[in-house]
Amino acid sequence: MKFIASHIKVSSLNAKVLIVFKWQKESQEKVILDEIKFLENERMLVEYNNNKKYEFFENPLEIKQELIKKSLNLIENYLSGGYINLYDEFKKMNIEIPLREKFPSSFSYKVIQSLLKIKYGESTSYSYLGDAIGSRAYRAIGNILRKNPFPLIIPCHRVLRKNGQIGGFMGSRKNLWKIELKNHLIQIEQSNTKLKEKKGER
DNA sequence: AAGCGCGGCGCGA
DNA sequence: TCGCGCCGCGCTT
Repeated sequence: MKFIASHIKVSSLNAKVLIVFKWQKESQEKVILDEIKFLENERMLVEYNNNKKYEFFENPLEIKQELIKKSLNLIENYLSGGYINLYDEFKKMNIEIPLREKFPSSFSYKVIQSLLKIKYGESTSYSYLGDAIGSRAYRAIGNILRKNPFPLIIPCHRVLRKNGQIGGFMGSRKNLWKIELKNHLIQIEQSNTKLKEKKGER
């Protein structure tokens, strides 16, 4: 198994994004997304990568390099305000998002399946997701989402608390920059959605 | 057994 | 109207 990682800077947020792909050595086409990870700064990125021992673009085949570039661009565009449905785009590019592997229990799988139905610009709540799968284990749902290895792609940021509070993001309720990031994503999507509606009215 | 990105309730500022 | 503590909830570690 080979890992390829790259990172982009989110200028408006002063954060780093680490994106990790992998593939079978002999496999020609199939590229698997392994994780997307937001780091607060350069130091955190280096530290994280040292632990994981990812290889940065070591001899990528041509086609995969293209794929990687393209997906980095997509994420960059999305983060800087593009109206982009990342899940669909990744699917189109034939990048596998290994949901079963990352969410092995039937509960966790159901949770993210119903979360994936929440579209760009929409929001939901932990309790709504629970209702959708017939569970009142609202805390358990947060428990699943906090370990989401694919933020942005699996849209955790669209899940708010039922009372309107923003709730947690990327594993934390208290970490300010994570909460700000969640807020930022919500703002981007909302303003884009409004823009789209305006255009549609004409 | 402990710990949760929650929700609902009740309380006291 | 908050913020907090408490309990119930059910899943993960």
